[in-house]
Amino acid sequence: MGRPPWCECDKAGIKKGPWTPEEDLTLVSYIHEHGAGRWRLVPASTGLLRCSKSCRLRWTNYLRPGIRRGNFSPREERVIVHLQSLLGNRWAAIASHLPQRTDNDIKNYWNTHLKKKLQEEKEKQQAAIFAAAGHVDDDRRHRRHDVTASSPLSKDDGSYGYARPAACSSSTAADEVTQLLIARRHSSSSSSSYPSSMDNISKLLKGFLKSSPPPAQDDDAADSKLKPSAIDDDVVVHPFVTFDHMSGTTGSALPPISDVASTAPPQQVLTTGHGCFHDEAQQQQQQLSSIENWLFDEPNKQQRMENSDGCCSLLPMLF
DNA sequence: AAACCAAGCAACCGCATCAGC
DNA sequence: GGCTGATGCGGTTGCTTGGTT
Repeated sequence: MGRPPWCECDKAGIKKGPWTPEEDLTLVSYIHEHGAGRWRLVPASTGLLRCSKSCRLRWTNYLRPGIRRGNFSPREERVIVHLQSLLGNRWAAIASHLPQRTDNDIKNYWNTHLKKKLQEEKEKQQAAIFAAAGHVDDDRRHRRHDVTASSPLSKDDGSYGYARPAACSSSTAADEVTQLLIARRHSSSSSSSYPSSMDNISKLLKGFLKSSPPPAQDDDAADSKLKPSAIDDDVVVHPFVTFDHMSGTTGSALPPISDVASTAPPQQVLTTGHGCFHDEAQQQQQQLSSIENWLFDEPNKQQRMENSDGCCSLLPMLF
């Protein structure tokens, strides 16, 4: 509506492409001082030759405190698969349930890893099913001559059951993919490399974040085993979390699980002041963990899934 | 050692939605 | 209620990197 395409990004002199550590530092410094938001003002105020959208994206997807990158844990994989089956490609909504992950990261991970993984498993399953079906057909052809007098209804005595495509089974897609992923839980997770600039930025940033409390620990022991040490120390659990309040840009159409799980008020503190909100972040993490525990309480979950309509039973929890 | 290829991911782009006037 | 600017979101692109020939 009268708005120029891609905002101001087409203007001459606007830089595109990868961000440099210096640009990152400039952006983070600005946000540390003024808070996130008012992205229009960022390029003008900082002298960055980037458009506002680029600044916002860089912040939300890369520089924002508390972001964890790469090495998705099996548990996170399952959350993503579950939520994807429930919500579709609403990456921001999915990301809102994985506070340490960005929508972009989740989207990339889904497109490059999970989709492929699930596809392979599906194909394997179908191959097995077809093999079994072929065997059964042969068997039945042979038997037809012997049991010609039997009722046609005898076909429905369950002998076709296992030849039915997986998609027609009573279990939901979410159940299927969850089972597949559980089965592959200990399979090697892909290793992700990180741009060298991230390390640089991490080190640069440490300078003006001295008074931060100790980093939050991931409650999933398995996760920590997977993390590369460099990421652990410098990025994943970096004390940036102390200015989490500045982010306020997790951008979700859905309430976080924690909001559903408790009666705690929404975290409106996110965009106010410069105080330390580590406690709120911890609280949110705990609330989230309780839901995750429910979600990944394997035996109980399996039971519930079997007794209910599969993944759809999650809906009341999520909405 | 060089060329080629494929995978992964950061960033771009354009549309949708929200919020203020 | 309509307009406009700001921001959010999801699909896509293209660069980088690692593996293979």
